[in-house]
Amino acid sequence: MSYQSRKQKILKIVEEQGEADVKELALKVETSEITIRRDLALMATDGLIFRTHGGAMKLSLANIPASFEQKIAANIEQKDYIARLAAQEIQDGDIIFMDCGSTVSRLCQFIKHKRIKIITNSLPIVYELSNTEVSINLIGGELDNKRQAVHGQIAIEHIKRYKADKAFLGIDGISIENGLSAASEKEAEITISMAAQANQTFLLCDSSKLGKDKYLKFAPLSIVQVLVTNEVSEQLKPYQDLGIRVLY
Amino acid sequence: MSYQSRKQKILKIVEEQGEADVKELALKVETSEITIRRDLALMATDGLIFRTHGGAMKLSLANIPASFEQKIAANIEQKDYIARLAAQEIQDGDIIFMDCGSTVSRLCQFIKHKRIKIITNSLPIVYELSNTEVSINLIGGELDNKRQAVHGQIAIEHIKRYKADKAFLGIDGISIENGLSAASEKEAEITISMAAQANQTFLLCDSSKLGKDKYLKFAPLSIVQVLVTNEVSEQLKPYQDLGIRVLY
DNA sequence: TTATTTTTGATTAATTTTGATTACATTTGA
DNA sequence: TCAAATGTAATCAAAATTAATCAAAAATAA
Repeated sequence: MSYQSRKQKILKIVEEQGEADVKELALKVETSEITIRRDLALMATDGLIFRTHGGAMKLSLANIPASFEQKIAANIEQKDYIARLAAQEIQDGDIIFMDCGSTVSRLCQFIKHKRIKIITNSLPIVYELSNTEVSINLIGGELDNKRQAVHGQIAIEHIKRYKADKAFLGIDGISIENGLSAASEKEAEITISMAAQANQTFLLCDSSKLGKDKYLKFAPLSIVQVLVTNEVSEQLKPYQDLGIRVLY
Repeated sequence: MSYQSRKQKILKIVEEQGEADVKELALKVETSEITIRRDLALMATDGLIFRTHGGAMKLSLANIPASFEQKIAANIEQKDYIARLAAQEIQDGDIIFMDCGSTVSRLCQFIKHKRIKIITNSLPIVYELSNTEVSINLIGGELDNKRQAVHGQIAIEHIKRYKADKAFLGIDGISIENGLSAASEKEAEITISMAAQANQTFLLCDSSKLGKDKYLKFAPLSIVQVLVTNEVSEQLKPYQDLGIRVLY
């Protein structure tokens, strides 16, 4: 039997049952386990199924909570390192903006006991900080389920009504040549608005994003005063030469 | 069984019950407690659940202060009865306001699958309805920790920008003589604004509040079109005589 | 046909997952 | 507050799964 026809059978079984393990598939498709494994590996790289340890799952099932799963898990130590550095810059009495970046949300754990006011569009941050010392101003507007954050015109107008001491913002890409870039227009708008309304803008940016450009180039480096990152590197020199304070 | 499928099961149990302990999960998922612990740890860092000592909680419930929880828990059957009646008045395509009343929040369970837009100042409602069919517009402003809701001038202005088909509002007291009354000025403002911007105002009001006056008398009965309650009573007659539709 | 490539399956080594045990931490209740 | 009870983290060994390697079988091409 060819790979193509096995693929059909496997796909059918996985779609119907939601999940299946290698043994079971080997039996039903009448081939060896090793062949099933090879098939599953191919199908997974083609994005047809989600490969689990011991079998496979229907994509939709495996990713159900992806919408509200925060992409926090990746590089957690780096993010915490950056967040800790940034937290040291926050003093009691500060009014700060925080956007919905995953690194930014790691800040919460370090600022729970500070007497500050936070203006944010991120629901996870609100969860994390409600019933703490921190006072929260929630940015209103349309809720984006995938990002668990508020975006859009109304949100922008909300931000423009406030002036803050500091803004702590995430970014998808940053480079000397092209400045700041983002994967989504919505997030870019929020970033620009918050930066414009803050006296000091902190960019929280792990080393994987340095020198990278993303889909939308949306702002010059000049809107940033402080770059917080996790790597001592020659790469940082040009940012310092531009007058940006770099923390690492 | 793979982590992914256990994750699904655990998530389902925790979402349904609000919380679950390790023993219980181990039994239901048919694995050892230590495996459940490991799963819970992963799920917690992914932001899927809130890890407690001994088990896990639904994220949304984790941070809600006890006072609010108690309010929700009180007279739950009556509130659900009223909420079910009110839900029948909501059609696909509706744009509705919901305030932060405890009876109003019971509406969520009945409207998850409706294709509607909800404008609300209540965080528990947002938690409950995020990742459902419902589209959410969050009212911005200062977060009141005790009520888990947004209030104040900015919130009022946010409300005034929208026009909705229906408003579903809670109330602390209502009487023929004095109209609507509330225990707090902040909530009264929100009630008035939402009622003013909606074509039809539904008051969700269990029988314990009928004929009672509270601290602040803030609006006449004329802002209400429909009164939803749980008791057939002679008390309701005068409201009907005033042209208010009464559901029970 | 014969040579060559591709696919498959068996074997073994490496990895991942799991559960048991112990020591440590937290909560509970006197 | 302290001590018992309960829950957790850490460590390790066993079990299950997978990756890697290679040879046999099947398909393809010359």
